[in-house]
Amino acid sequence: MAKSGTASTVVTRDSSRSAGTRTRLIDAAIETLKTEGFAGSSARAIAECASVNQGLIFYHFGSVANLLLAALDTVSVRRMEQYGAAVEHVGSPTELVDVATAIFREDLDAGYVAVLVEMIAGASSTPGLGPEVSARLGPWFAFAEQAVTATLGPSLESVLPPGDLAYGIVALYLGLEMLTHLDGDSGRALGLFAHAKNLAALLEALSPPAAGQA
Amino acid sequence: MAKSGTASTVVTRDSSRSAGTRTRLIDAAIETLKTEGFAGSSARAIAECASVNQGLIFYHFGSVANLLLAALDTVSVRRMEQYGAAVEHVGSPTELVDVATAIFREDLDAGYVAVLVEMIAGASSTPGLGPEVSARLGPWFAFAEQAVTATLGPSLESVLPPGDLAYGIVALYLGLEMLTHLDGDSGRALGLFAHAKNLAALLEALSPPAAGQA
DNA sequence: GTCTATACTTGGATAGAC
DNA sequence: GTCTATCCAAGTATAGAC
Repeated sequence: MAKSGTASTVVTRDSSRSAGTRTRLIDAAIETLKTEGFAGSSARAIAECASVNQGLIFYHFGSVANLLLAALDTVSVRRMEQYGAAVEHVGSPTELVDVATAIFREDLDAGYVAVLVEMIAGASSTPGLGPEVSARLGPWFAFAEQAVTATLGPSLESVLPPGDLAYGIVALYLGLEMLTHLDGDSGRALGLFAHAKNLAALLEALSPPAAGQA
Repeated sequence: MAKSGTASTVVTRDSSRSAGTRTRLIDAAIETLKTEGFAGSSARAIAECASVNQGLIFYHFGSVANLLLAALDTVSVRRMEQYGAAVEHVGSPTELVDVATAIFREDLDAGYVAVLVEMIAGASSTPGLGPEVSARLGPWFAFAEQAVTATLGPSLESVLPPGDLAYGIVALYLGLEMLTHLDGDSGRALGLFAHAKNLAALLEALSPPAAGQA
């Protein structure tokens, strides 16, 4: 079923000619957004990174902006899968901070949030891009809110609604990525996560395991 | 002393011909960064916004990047003056949050933080720009740290060093600006400030005016 | 359906007229 | 000190070969 003929080597790459061209371009777009930023992610730069002809971008995606959005989609999907799996086994605030820290490191290494940041910042320059990017941000908010709600419970809902807190967390996450990326020093941000864990521990110690929780 | 001849109207604009061309360009660069983003801030776009010839950018600043940095300098100086004045009369955490809220609104309207964000995000695309932008970020950290130290005192220094907290605050500020700017809704961010004030009030109520304070 | 070659536009930067 | 004209590189996009 896979491929007729001399198929014997890796099938994961691309089927015969170029079924993988789209994928290659998307991966290249992610890479370019990370390393060159939005302004540096031209059709030529992305195509060179993907080692394909520049014109293929317009054949496959119609415009550079569309390719960039496809790249953002891919990143979002990948991350949400990962996030969801990581948060499933979280019960306490300290555990949540631990997971958040691990995820932040991954995001930093892989440059996933960098892609998000560049797309948000770059949206100003391309008419119509803003709403598209905005729409793709939804899952990030939803995820953050879900994680917060699941961990903190309805205890502090009155003083800080989960939705608002989630908004702030996403904002902080984006900001930390920007600053970290700017001068290549992840120490400051990671230090902040460490302190957050201490505060979470404090919170746990103060608040009784009270309500309906087992 | 001001101007020889028929000087009678506004002198603030420019002296005679164009002593203000530099200034006009800088203001236009700020405007363009705000509305078109880094990627949209080309020499031609800026020059058109300033209503001057495009070549003048290279005469006065040598390159577009240099003009953009000059714009960032101007914004930083303007804001630090304002910030410093605003924080002088602040004693309590709730007051600090009030001042921060007011400043955030101003920054949003004027687009000052947008300039910062665009320059940080755009730095990836231009070799050598990163360190320059990074250097210009120093005052913002210093200011945030000073504000935090002055208000919160050495009480929670052990659990959250002011430097780290300041780093996080700047990051949050940048992130909130990005999100707000993206979908033009400042409500979410301002709501967060409102909650921050409640938390600050809570903090004041809990912690005794204790130590050496009058 | 996939890719290459090419047309056309915009951007950065400079030389020289005023 | 300012402006015009211009060069060249880089960008987007398409027409047409395979």
